[in-house]
Amino acid sequence: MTSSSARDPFPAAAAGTIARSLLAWYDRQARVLPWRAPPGERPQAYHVWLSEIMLQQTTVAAVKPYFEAFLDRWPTVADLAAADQEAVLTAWAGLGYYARARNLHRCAQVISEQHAGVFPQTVAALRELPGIGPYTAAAIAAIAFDQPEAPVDGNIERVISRLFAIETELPQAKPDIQAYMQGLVPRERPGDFAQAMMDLGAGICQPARPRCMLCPLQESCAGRAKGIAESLPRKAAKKEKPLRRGVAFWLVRPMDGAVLLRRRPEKGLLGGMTEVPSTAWDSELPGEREILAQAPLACDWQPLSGQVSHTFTHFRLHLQVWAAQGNGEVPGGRWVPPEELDSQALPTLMRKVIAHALKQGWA
DNA sequence: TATACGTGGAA
DNA sequence: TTTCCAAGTAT
Repeated sequence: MTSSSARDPFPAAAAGTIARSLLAWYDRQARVLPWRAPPGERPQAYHVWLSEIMLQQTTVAAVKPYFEAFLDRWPTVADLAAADQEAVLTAWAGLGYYARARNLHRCAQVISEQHAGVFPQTVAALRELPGIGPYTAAAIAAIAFDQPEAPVDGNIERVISRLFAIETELPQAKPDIQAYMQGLVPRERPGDFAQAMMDLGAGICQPARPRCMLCPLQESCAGRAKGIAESLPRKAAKKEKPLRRGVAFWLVRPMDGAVLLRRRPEKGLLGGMTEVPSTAWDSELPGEREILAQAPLACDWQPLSGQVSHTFTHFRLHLQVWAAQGNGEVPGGRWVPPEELDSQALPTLMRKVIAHALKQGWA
């Protein structure tokens, strides 16, 4: 069980020491990120919100170019609200977790239509908005509005687990971690404190080989004192990913080289994104007769060599690609000229399929 | 509480 | 190659 029984009173003086040490370290770092204001200043809520949505389960390096592109194209939340969903999904393509993009767009519309274009400032009101959960609501309230809220992301889970030597497994430990974090939030600069905790987790208190010798909190860290810091936080082992298989249909129109694409259903995997038509993805590849029955048009289909491999969060996928030339009306299908492929809402998997077909001469 | 939901980089 | 996992949310 836990070494420190989980909600025991935490001395305010120790909390103050930790916050001061961390903020002093944060000020020395002067880490520059496109969505971050100088220490002590408040960034625009729109920038904070947009960055926090993009950063959910996504690395800073991956987010940067997307954040810049979104701000260039939609400088205000009103601009984003007025955009077509298709344009937002296209701009988001490649970032993953596409429900974020759909919720982002809906959230912009709610803010424009129901909040006069102004972000609400309380956690409770933020929490009502699509795509904003407990972490993001607290992060926006703290960072954009300097409220004494305690966002807890994966970084902060790790820092707090180690700082207080919490040995309870995640996610059971979440309430304790939240309580400890809240107990550390200073009255002054709560937004910088939250960002400093995340920076500490990302740069010093890393998952593997934490750089404790560089840590501004090393003297306060119970995990380090007990020699168990690197093993925290404890987590249950992950389940293995099953393999699914399917066939994608690469159909080229002879007259102009256009390719048949379609839109995926609004909800679920890759919801609302554009795709190359395919069979269902199942544990076993369908037989040839079944494959031909699921093809969008009756043509002279031929299987291409090799396959496209892709790994999603909860399964792996092997996709064969079958190609043909043909033309015709396909319900739900759209013929897209090759030069317009780049400007489609194509997720990474589908870009792999396209590259696989083009590589074998199917341009 | 458990599961669905992407992607790419690091070890 | 495989595993881990990164500023989580919705259901």
